[in-house]
Amino acid sequence: MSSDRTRSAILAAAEKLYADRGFGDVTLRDIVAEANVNLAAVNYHFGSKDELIAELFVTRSLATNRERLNELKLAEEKGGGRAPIDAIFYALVGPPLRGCLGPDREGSTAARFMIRASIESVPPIRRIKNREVDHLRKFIAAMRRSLPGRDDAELYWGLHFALAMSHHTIREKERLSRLSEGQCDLNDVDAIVDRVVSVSVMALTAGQTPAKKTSVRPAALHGRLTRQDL
Amino acid sequence: MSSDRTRSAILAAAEKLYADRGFGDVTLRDIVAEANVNLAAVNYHFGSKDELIAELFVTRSLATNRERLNELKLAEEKGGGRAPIDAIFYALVGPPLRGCLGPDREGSTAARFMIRASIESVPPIRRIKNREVDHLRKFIAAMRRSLPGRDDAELYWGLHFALAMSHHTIREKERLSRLSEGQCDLNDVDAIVDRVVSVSVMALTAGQTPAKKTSVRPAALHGRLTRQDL
DNA sequence: GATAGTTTCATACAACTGTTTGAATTGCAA
DNA sequence: TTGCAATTCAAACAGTTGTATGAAACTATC
Repeated sequence: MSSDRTRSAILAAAEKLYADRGFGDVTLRDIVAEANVNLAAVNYHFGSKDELIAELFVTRSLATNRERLNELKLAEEKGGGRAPIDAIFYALVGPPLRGCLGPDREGSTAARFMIRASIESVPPIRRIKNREVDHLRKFIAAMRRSLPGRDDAELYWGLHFALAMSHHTIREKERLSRLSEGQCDLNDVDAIVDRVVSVSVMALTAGQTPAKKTSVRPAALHGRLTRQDL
Repeated sequence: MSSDRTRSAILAAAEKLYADRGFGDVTLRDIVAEANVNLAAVNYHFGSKDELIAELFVTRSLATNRERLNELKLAEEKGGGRAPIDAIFYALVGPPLRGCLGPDREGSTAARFMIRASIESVPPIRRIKNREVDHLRKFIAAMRRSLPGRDDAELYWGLHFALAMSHHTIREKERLSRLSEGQCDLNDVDAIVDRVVSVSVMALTAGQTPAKKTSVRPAALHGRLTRQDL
């Protein structure tokens, strides 16, 4: 109890350095130097480097998931057990997007750390992400309630694409900003969330009845290339 | 000239090991053991480990980009200089998706290597990816020709989301398969490409006239949460 | 204020890393 | 065959890494 100070100094220093320089080239010695503690303190307090990283990620990750479930719960209560589908997507992509994007977040260590974690995907973090499935199932369940009768596979694809767009926007915000030469405003987080949600909602209708594929792939496409054309 | 054999043995061994175990825990010694060559051969033929990885990635990456541009060119010729928007997206996402997904590709070292490269994003690979911007600009230009008058930012967002969905599907195919308990068929590559393309096309209309935001965020959402609610 | 338990510290450890070296070998041209 | 360059090889290098150790310093309890 006495020396929570060392523990949290390590956590803060590690998060800052990982956020700034990535997991690849930050050593325990860098961390303890930044934290002004002894090298052995990391193993004493956390057991190993990987466990330190895991604790760092779990903390932030749990916070995001809590926000998500809170929003989801409120939306379902408001809808009498059935949240509108866009509210479900807002709950899913809003917290991570707001957590990682936006001008005020630019200086946030936590935000930059989570972006790093999203980009680099080091083993201890990957292990944690793999347990995220249970969390996502709650959203699938909510989607099922919201759109009863909808094919389950469609719901999974919808969730998948929603995560694709939010994660990819977080991961590649720099590149998109550079590619678009500033024409995509990555500081207007609300607009981004709106955009991701509305596309996600539309995506849910994309694969409707696979047999109807031709309706979403218009005649203009009849000449779609196959491999042997190349 | 005489010993291209050593060079290509190294390339093949490296690609296989990286594909199997990731960049994180494959050392030069692992590679030369697999290739049955001397340790110094890597530095002799490639200069450094990073240059070896770069050559590996550049080769596969160039092939994909060539396929993309071929398809794009053919589509534009067929349309008399203006390819239909969905054909542009097919050219963009088809090659990487076909290259990395599908049952036949399961055993393909190249496919698994590219998936790894997409997941782990090691420095030499990141450096190459950053130069991909020029390549993407060609697709933006094609989109501009296809949809004249459309706001440029919309085109960038459309391209961004298309890449988001294709990359994320490649990266997380395992997770999606597990989450959906097999209900999402990740072996039917054509269906996946169709799905990504159709959502991408729809996405292009999502942010139309930002002022119209309320039309894609219906009344049911007026109670959307803000941070202080949590 | 002695004691037991916790925390800090300097230091060493052991292993692994990519890279370099210089000699040996090979292959080819004259 | 001789000579020269390209290639291979074993070995060592120089540096870094996460972790372990055992003594020292501290803290709180009795």
